[in-house]
Amino acid sequence: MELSHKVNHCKECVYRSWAFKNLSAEELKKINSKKVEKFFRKGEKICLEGDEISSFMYLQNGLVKLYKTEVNTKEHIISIAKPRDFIGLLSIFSNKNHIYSITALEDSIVCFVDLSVIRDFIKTNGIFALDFFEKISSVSDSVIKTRIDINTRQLRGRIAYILLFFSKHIYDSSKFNLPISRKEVAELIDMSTENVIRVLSEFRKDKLIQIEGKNIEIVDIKKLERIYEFG
Amino acid sequence: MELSHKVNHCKECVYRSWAFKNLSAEELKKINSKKVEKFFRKGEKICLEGDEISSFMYLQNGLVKLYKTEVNTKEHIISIAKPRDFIGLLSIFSNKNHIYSITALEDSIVCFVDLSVIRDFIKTNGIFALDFFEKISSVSDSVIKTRIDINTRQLRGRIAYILLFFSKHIYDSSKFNLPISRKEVAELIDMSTENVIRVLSEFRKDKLIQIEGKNIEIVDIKKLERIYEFG
DNA sequence: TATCATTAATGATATATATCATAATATGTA
DNA sequence: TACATATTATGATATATATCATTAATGATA
Repeated sequence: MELSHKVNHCKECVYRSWAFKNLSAEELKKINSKKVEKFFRKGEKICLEGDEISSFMYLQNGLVKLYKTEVNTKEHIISIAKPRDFIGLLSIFSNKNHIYSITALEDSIVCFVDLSVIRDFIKTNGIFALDFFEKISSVSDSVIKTRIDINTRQLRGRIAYILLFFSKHIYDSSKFNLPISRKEVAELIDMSTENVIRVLSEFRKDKLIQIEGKNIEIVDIKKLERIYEFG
Repeated sequence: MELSHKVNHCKECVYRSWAFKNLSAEELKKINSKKVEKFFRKGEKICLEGDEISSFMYLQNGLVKLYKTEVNTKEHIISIAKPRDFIGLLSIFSNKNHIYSITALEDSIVCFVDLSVIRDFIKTNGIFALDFFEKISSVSDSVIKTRIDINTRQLRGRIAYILLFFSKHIYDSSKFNLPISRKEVAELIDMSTENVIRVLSEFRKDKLIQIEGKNIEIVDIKKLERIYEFG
């Protein structure tokens, strides 16, 4: 599967109607000329904290993590983005440089659209501007909501949240392959790796989930939701 | 000081150049006709979770808190907004109803601009759209950054953060009147009220700060910054 | 002013979570 | 394949934080 840097036409992209629905044929043509579609293997870095922001990044396929490296080289994951998400968050409007790093958790395809083109469209196409703001806003809003969801809960509630998150929001299935390690789960919910593993084992013993390595199946979703709600 | 519902002209507002600099005289006139400037006493509610979003809210003067009420009536503070902040965050583009409540921490003046006017300007004035988005983005971005700052630290680091936050970002002085109760500090940093009080006492004993009720003076900012950095 | 309610303060204790240690398992790689 | 490395797993212990209890101080109000 050699997709690196292959450029597809937005006009034919299945997601066009979602991300760029209010653009004319002319404008789509312009995007195509200022766009790169890059393929990233699982584990590959898409951008680094400090890099200059030059493109608007849109996840077409796959799964990525946004994270920050702390002073002690520890990593803190801010969010997991799924297809159709704008993965640069709002920094692209308020910063010159990326304040987060992004890495592919699964093989992913990212569209890089020259930021100047987006700015141009915002200036010249009001309908697009409004639509675009709505979409990008909801992504940022959900990051804030998620952080609150996680931080107002304790360990068991946080693990329940993560399981429900991947099951409902990412894979839409009670059975899924956890795309991140236990250590990364810990980095996402501000807990120690050992405790993440411990609680997962607890949930297994309590027959809420089945675990086989990274393969997880939610068996008792009602109980899991109760733990998420009330701890 | 009876300022309730008094409408001033944006044209003459000291903050115009910051918030609405790229609007024509014509457009400013339009804003004035679709705007209410409301005065809120300390403690008064500005909007409630669930309320329909009909205006874009801009804090002209004072200090407010954005918070969410949890299932158990416990409140969780998301952020403290200061003059010039857009206090509705991005929800205004991605939600029909407020997902947070807002209350005045000090006597405050809030400008309510009809959301339809803002939408109109975004559609028709591209320069305004871009400028507006930069500003609103940076407010949302800083909320995300703050949540991470707080949650990756433990108790002492979080209290240090709060003290530095009010000193540097809100009052620009080493001496200030803490505008929120210890309980509210706890709600802001996800800690128990008792521990907030305890750590403040510790800091006092260690001669990092002086406390007299709500009056706080940072005496040893270097040490406080070290605690913020390394715990 | 007296009364009540809220906030602040501190100690004792319980609980949650992190850290340390060790082992088993899985994964990448020469 | 075999080795090195990272991940998963579990127990024991240390530490951080919450909860409970009590008192003092402050603020609001009739």
